[in-house]
Amino acid sequence: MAGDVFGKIFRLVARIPRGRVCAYGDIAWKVGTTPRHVGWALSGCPDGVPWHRVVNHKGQLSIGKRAHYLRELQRGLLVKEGVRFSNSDNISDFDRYRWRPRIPRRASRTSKKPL
DNA sequence: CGCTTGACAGGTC
DNA sequence: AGACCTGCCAAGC
Repeated sequence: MAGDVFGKIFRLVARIPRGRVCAYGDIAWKVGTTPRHVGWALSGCPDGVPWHRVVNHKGQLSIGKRAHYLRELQRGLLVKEGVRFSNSDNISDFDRYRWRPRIPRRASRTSKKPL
């Protein structure tokens, strides 16, 4: 639906493969909203949504400023999936683990907006 | 109906 | 390199 931004976000996040991560900005770009909305939507995401696979564009866990237990939870879940961390909140080789919706490959770079 | 709040991003200083 | 500022826009109150 038009206003079902949350649903879009959840569905897209659910597509992130196990052991991979995605940036808020990438999700936002694909869904057609802003990165803040992604984080905001994920703060109240239902069960089954791999919210822990979404990190900021620096490859760090942006959550946990107020509630650092969430940060540790996210880190634990990612480590369990095989993601390595150089620091307690910094993913090593972020570019390697990064996953993008609709695989860029060669051709699809002419379109600025997907769908 | 309007101000505040965010699990961000990108730029500037 | 790190602190700070601004844009973004749906939901909450």
